[in-house]
This record gives sequence, structure tokens and C-alpha cells, in this order.
Amino acid sequence: MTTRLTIQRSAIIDAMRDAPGPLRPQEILGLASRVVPTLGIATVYRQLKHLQEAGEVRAVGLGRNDVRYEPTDRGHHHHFLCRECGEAFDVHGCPGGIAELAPPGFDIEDHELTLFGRCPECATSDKKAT
Amino acid sequence: MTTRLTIQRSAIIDAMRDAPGPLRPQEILGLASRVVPTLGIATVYRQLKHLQEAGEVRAVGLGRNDVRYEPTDRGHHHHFLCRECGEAFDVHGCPGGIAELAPPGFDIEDHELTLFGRCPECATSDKKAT
DNA sequence: CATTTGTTGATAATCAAGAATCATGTATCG
DNA sequence: CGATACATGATTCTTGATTATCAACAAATG
Repeated sequence: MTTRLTIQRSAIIDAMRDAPGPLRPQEILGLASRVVPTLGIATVYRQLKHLQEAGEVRAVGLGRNDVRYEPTDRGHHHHFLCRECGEAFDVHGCPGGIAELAPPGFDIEDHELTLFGRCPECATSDKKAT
Repeated sequence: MTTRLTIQRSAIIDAMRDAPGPLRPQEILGLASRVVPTLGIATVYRQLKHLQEAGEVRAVGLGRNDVRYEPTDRGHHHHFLCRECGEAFDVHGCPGGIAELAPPGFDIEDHELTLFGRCPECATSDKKAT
């Protein structure tokens, strides 16, 4: 169970590292396939599991029924989800005073903030103006 | 397709209306079953669909693989999710300046904020102190 | 009361995500 | 080179959530 650094593994890690935000398993497959064309989805899931257990990768859920993965070394940040193309982007910065929102008695450990809208690319190709 | 107000329908609506936060279909079934013991899960899903189409109910996703439903007439608010018991609570109030977090070029339409931690009930019965 | 139309509850069908299986492949080490 | 142990990729299986089906029902209408 020694965890070898195979090309598949590094391709998967690189895909996440180079992405502007968290990726879905299928997206990881697509990106890493450019490096390792024979890559299978099973390996993606397998490596994601290993990487999660190793603490190098974390799952985040934006929207409903949506699980994406991101490297854990990016510090505290939030996300933007484009409603048009579905891509997720990291958003740095965090409004303060969040813990104070909860009524007394609630023990706040953490929080997640997700912005929804249109990414620069989708906003530019304005489909509204049809 | 006239949408009759059956006891099942009103029991389902009442369950959501009386809840402190969004409910999962199974939770709705459990609560509404107190009023209509024969209630089936199929009716819950059916009514949720109708209510969504009627704009009276909205689906929200907290955490991963998690869909809950809430009445739409509660105005802008956020949520708290207890990591121990899994119950969700509405949180009123909203930190300002959220739209400014996004880098230029992003078109922000909306946002969701979820707090994680322990609810008053779970925080009191401190299992940490074992 | 009889008819019509929408509703219910039990259950089967569907679907997708993720896990397990297994033969093949590939480093590593002797 | 040959043996060993882990990794891969194709595929199948499992699981849980949601949907569709359908016979039994109930409200509204004549």
C-alpha cells in the first residue's frame, strides 16, 4: 500500500493544482486524460480517495448534488459557481463577522460561502442580448 | 391538474413551515406522518415537486449530496448545519460586501452562506468531554 | 347515486455516483 | 532475468435518491 507516484497520480494532482477552482471527478478525468490518454474514471476515484485520506485533497459541495475536489493547501477561501457553464472558481477574501450571525447557543466551527452568477467568459458572450 | 388541498399536502406544507430550517424529504415524511400516519414517501416527493413548480417551496443544498426543502416566503437568509445531528437551521442576517469579493469580470447574481458547527442541543450534551 | 378527474400509497423502475473485482501491466529488488 | 507487490483500466455491482406505474380512493358534479 505504498502509494507510488505514477503518471496517472501526478496527472490527477496537476489537474487540480492548475485548475481555477474545485473540479468534479469527470472534469479531472478530462483534464488528466490529456497527459494520460488511457486514464480511466476508476483510477480518478481511487486516487481521489487516497489523496483525501492523505489530507492532500478535500471535497467541497457547491449547489445540490455536486461534489468537487480541491487541493487542501490553498488556505481559507470561498467559491464562485457559474450558472451558465457550471465551472467553479476560487474566491479569495472573506467577509468578517460571520460567526456573529448565528443565534446564541450555536457553536460555529466553520463556514462556506458560494457566489452564483456568470463567469467572465459567459458574461462576455452575452446570450441575454438575443 | 387542479391541485387539491389534501390533508397530506397541508401536512407536508405545515411540516416545512414549522421547521427551524430546511428539511430533507425523509424528515418531511417523518414529521408529516404524525398528522397523516399512512403518508408515503412518493407523495412527499410528488408534493415537493408541485410546490416547487408553484414557487412555494425551494430546494437548498447544504454540504455534499444533500438536498433540503424550505418555504420560499422566508426572505433572504442563510443556514447553519449541525455536524453532529445533521439538522439545519435558518440563520437570519447576512454579512455585507459579498459581491465585492469576486474578482472583476464576474457577474454575481446571488450567494449562499452555510455555517457548520454544533447546534445548541448538541453543544450542551458535550460528547467532547468523554 | 354514478361519473369524472385528480390523489394516494405501495412498489417497481430508473439513474448516477462511487466501490469492488480482476486480469493485465509495471516498477522494484534479488 | 524472475518474483513480488502495488497500480491500472474495463467492467460489474451496490447503494441511495428520485420517478413512474397502477389499482384503490375521494372530492366535485349532474
